[in-house]
Amino acid sequence: MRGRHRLKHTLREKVGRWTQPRDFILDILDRSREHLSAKDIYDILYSTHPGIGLTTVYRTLELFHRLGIVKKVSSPDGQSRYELSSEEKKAHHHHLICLGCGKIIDYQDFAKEELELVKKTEKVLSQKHNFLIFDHNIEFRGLCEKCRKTLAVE
Amino acid sequence: MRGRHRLKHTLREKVGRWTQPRDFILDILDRSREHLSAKDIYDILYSTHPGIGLTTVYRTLELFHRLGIVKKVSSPDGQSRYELSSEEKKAHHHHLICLGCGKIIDYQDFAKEELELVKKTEKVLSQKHNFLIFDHNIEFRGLCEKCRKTLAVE
DNA sequence: CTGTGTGCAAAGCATTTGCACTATG
DNA sequence: CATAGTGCAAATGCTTTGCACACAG
Repeated sequence: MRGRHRLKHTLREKVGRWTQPRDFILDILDRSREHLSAKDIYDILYSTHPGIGLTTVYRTLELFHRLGIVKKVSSPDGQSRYELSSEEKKAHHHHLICLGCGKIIDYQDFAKEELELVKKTEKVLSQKHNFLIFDHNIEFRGLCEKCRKTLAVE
Repeated sequence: MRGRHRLKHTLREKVGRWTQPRDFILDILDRSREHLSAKDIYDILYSTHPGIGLTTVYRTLELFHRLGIVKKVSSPDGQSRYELSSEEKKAHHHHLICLGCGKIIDYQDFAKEELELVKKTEKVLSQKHNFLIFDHNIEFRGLCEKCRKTLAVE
C-alpha cells in the first residue's frame, strides 16, 4: 500500500495531469496478480465506471509503458498483456505461457543463476551486434493444467 | 542442400499434397537467415510468382507450424515472424529484438550454460504449476545499431 | 480559463474465413 | 476424377486515430 502511494506520487510529477481513469487503471494493475489485456482492464473498469472507454485504457497503458512502469508482453493469442514492471513490483520474474488459453503465470525461481547468465550474455551480445539492450525476457511455453485436460483427446 | 531435400521428402509424406506454393515458401524460409513475416514472404514470392495469395502464405505457415518445422515469434510491431525451427536448422539459438524496427537477430552464445539453467527451471516449474512445457524462449530487447542512431535525438 | 485528456466512431493492420475454382495424386 | 488446396473478397479482432467535448491545474 505504501508502495502504491509512492508510485502515484512519482507519477503525478512525471505525468501532465493525474486523472480518474489513470488512477483507476493504475489501481487495477497494482491489485491484479494476473497479466491483463486492455480488454480485461476495460471490463473490470466497466463494472464500476462504465463511462471510461477502451481507447483511454489503451492510451493510458501506452503512457505507463513509455514511463517505464508497465511491461507489455505479447501473448500467442494475438493480444498484448500488461503488468506493472518488476521495479515497481520489486520482484524480477519471468513467464509460463499457456498456448491453449493464453494465460500467463509468473515464476521467479533460479533468479540468481539466471542473472549471472543474463549479465554475461548481455555483455557479449551488445558488443557483438552493437545493440543497446534494455531488457530481457524468458518464457516457457506449454499447456496449463486446465488446457492439458481439455485437449487431452487430440 | 542435402538437408533441404531430406526435409522436403519428409514433408511430402506428412502432408497431403505437395504443392508449388508450399515448395516455394519452404525454399524462402530455408534460404533466409532473417525472421520473415507473412507479408515479407508474400513480397518475395510476388516478384517471381505473383499469382500466389497472402492467404496461402498464412495457411502454409500455419501448416508448417503445426507440423513443428516452423517457429512463430511475435514481434513487438504486432506481426508474427516465422523461421525454420532449430531442429531443422540444427542450431539452438535465441533472439535479440529491436524495439525500433522489429528486426530480429539470432544468437547462440552460452548455449551450454543456458541449457543447464533451462533444464533445471523446466523441471521445477512443470511440477510446481502442473504445466506441460513444450518449449522455451529467451529474448533480449533493445535498439539495433540503425535505430540507436535514428532515435538518438529523443 | 486553456489546453491536456477523454469518448465515440471510424480507420488501420494483421490474420482468418467463406466460397467457387484449380490442380495434385 | 475426387477432393485437398488455392485465390479472392469480405469478415474479424486488436489497436490506433480524428475530432469535438470535458475537466484538471
